[in-house]
Amino acid sequence: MATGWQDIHDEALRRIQSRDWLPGALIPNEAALAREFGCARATVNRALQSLANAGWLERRRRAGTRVTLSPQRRAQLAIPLIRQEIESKGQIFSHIIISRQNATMPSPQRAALGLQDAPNAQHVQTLYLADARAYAFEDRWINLAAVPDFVAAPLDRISPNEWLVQNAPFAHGTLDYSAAPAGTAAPHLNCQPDTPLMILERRTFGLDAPVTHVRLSYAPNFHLHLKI
Amino acid sequence: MATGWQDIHDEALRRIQSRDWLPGALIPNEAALAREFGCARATVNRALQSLANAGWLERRRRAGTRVTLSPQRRAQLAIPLIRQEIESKGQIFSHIIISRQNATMPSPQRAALGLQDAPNAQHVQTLYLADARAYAFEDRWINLAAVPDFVAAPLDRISPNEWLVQNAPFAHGTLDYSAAPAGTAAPHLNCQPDTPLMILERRTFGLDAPVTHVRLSYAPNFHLHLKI
DNA sequence: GACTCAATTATGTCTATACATAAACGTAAT
DNA sequence: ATTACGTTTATGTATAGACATAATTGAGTC
Repeated sequence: MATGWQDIHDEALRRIQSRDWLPGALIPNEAALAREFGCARATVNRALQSLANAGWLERRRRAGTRVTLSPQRRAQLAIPLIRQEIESKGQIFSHIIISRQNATMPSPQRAALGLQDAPNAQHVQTLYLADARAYAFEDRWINLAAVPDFVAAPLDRISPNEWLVQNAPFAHGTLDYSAAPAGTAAPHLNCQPDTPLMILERRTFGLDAPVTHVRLSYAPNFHLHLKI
Repeated sequence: MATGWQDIHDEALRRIQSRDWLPGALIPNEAALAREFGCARATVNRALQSLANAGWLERRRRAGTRVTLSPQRRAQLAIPLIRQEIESKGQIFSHIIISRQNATMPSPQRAALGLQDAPNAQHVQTLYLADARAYAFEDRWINLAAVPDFVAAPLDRISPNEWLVQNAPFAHGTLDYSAAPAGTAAPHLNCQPDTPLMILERRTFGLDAPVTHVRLSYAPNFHLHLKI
């Protein structure tokens, strides 16, 4: 009998998906499964933890393990590093800096980053290209108090996005996808101001301080694709 | 010394985020870390596996463990069970069936589900409401060959989405978010036909056969919010 | 019936040990 | 050089045993 934890994982998943184990129902405990599969309890534990982690099972001490009632499946969304997004499609990535200047950060961005005062900031507008065709337009504010070196970043050679990924350690952030008219991004993306575009707003925070606020307007027909 | 695997996980993550361990660099091997933390290798293994799983580390046999070069962070997106989406905001969920009829599935949906022939299908249009305000408009095709019982589903009491979640075991599917004009969904969502909306297209497959194709048009100002 | 508290139990985790396996390394043969 | 092959090494995984911890159960009490 093949009794790697993966095999137990797969068999348990099969029982869940085939409704052998019904949603909400208790499944046999670890000791029983270990007996059934002829392996140690730790091996069963590993398999079930993995399934719980993926959202198929809910486990509580003493109460046992049950199949998740509404299997609110989770999709993993890889955070778009635009270069990879483009190159993974076999296209050539490039970028153009539209504008770059120091300025005080405007209120909306300050609020989004939770900044009380108006720190020195740099405002960069970038156009990302896939095979020389407009892919996305980026409007970015960088908090220079968090990454002072950014003023010296050679943005002609490396995109703001990549420079920050490589040089600014970061802990967490938020993403916000929405739909909106192209507006001022229209001329850069070769569309009409009222063309619906997918918008990504991203806030990034370092270990201590807010780092950057980005509004990314994707070219028309962009799709955010996920598998579950 | 507190040496649960979580503690080791946290300390390792701290070293990554603080650039104590630089991107791309090798980190000490499990035996060395076990010595440092005064615990068994298995405990270190658990911590590092967890970090690798989350995308912070890359591990290869014999080659050791290194910090991911471009920490392509992953966000976990909970698949929208609309009821939960609405109720989690403290609003009251309800739905209205706009239309429901048997028909042969049209080509675009057939193609999306990879169906060769045109099986019997049911077409359901549903409006989802949050506190009696339009939240999303759903246009759904169900492959009756996969879930024949659907014809008897009491959709006045339970939404198509929920009925399928509860009654159709499913294995996998795809999600596609995009931006598009409201079009024919406009009157249901109280907006203009050219208002930009967030569109979710979902394909769901059972263990054997394709189950359903859904096009969901969210009301204006919908945001898909993720944390990383 | 309502409440308290101890016994029970399923999962959570750690340990020491062992062996499996992939991949890098070094050496020897071509 | 290049190739082939055995050695070394770091991770992957299994095991038995032990104790920790949360939570339900149930017995005893008011």
